[in-house]
Amino acid sequence: MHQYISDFANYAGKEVTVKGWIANIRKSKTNLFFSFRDGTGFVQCVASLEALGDEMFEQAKNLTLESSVAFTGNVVQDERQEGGFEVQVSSMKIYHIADGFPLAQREKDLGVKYLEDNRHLWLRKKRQWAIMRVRNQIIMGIHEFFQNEDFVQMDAPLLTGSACEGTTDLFETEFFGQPAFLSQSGQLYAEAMAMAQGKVYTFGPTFRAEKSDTPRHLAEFWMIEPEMAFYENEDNMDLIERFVKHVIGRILNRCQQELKVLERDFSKLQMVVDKTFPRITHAEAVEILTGRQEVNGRNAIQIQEQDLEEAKQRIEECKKEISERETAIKAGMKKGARKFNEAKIIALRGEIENLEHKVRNIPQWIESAKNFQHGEDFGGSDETLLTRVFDAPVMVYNWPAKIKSFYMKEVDGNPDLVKGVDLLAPEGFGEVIGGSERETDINVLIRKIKEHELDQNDFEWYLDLRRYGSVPHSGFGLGLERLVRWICNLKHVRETIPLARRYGRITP
RNA sequence: GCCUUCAUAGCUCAGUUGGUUAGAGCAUCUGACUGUUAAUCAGAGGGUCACUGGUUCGAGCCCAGUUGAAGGCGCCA
Repeated sequence: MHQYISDFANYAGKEVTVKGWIANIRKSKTNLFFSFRDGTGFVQCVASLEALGDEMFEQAKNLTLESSVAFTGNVVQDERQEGGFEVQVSSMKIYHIADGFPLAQREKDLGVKYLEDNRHLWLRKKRQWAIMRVRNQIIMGIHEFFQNEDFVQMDAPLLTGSACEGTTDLFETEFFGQPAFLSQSGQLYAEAMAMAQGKVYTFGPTFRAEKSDTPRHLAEFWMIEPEMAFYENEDNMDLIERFVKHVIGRILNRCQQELKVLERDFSKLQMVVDKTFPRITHAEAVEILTGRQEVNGRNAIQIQEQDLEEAKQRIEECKKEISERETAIKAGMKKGARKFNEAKIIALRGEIENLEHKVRNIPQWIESAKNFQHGEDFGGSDETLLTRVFDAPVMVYNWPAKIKSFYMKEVDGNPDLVKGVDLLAPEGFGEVIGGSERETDINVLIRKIKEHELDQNDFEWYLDLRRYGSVPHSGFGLGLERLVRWICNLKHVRETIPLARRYGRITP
């Protein structure tokens, strides 16, 4: 039997055997310092000539990056080490010597295309390890919340015979000679189940065939869809707020180490747990977005104008620093210092490139926000601008009916609006939850199905839910990967799922 | 689908108004040194400058097309 790094607190001063892979190596004449990983964590293993003897030390010298090995040795407390321990190796067993691991460099120094091509190996890197562990805890937190609240987990079908919501592009397949589609949502089925169980939630894969190549879109992703009988939209919003706070609270409690690896700002997440989520109508959101209404003295348009100015200034600073360093290099300096300065210059050029993207994009965003009309749907940049004036996630409700799905309940006395609610995450992460109270009136529903040019025959079973004991009910859908991206503060959803399937990417 | 930017060593990138034999860091290999933690030092190998065509005495650099990538928009969760 062997031991795991995560249990080392119980083994201080004792001998253990750990089995895993070499994550990094530093060599000296009489010592080999291995950064070692076993899946549960990372620890430094020190192989000394003194402890191993000539023969085994020679063998240990052959260990390369990502070679697999079992080390036996004492667990020693050492404050200098991450995690507080190191293993002083007394013997070892080599499983396999790896040759030329393709991701030998720091993750930061590798290109995103190259990393994605090597996703099967990229997963071994520390940052990716941390993300997958946070994802796991998010999943557990989601189940924990709903199970504690007496929800029943249900599995909705993945194959459907018709394009349910009628709005999105679906992957088409074949079902015993008939056309079939991969599910884009389990919601309608969840509604049926909610009429049987009261409170239910789905947790399953979802497929969208839109050709959306953006940092927040996947073709195959995991969605959580709770559905509650006798819930109005206000109850729905209360639930969303408690739910998100619960999951993030759990991550703050359980994933300190992982968030540290990811250099995540804890205070931003703590704020989500502590603050009340603002709730604004879509009409108010438009006023804020266009800069006509301010929130706590903050103006959405002005914030962007400031960002633009700051970016421009920073570009000038970077350029100045580059020319200063170049001049200094030309004047002559020691080799070490020259290398250092050259590395700095390359980093500054990278920063300038990112800032120049920003400088090009912000004016377009401002233009789009200023000209925003009531009744429209928000674009990605609009969501970013909107959330910048708040420091907690914001819930936008009462949406224009024409941009939302047919099943959403109309606002009393105003059929142009529906009781939808979107949760927009702060820091520019945008929509992570979309939900609504569902229409209960069969006649309204039939009218809406026609208005959306859907085939009523496909929805007869759904209409039955309104024929037999129709009740007010609500629910929402959460995109798991969008939540992981937000909590981990990632640039792109490709890092939030082990093997991403998105537009232009189906391997590895 | 649209816009912007880009494509140079295994990887990340420099390469000046077009001018001899295209450079650096990391990675790999050799050696030195050191309880190291982005280790350091000395050396070596590694390139059809994305592809096709054009301009020119001369193209990594200019022009056209093709392919691919990054960021943004749209569509959407």
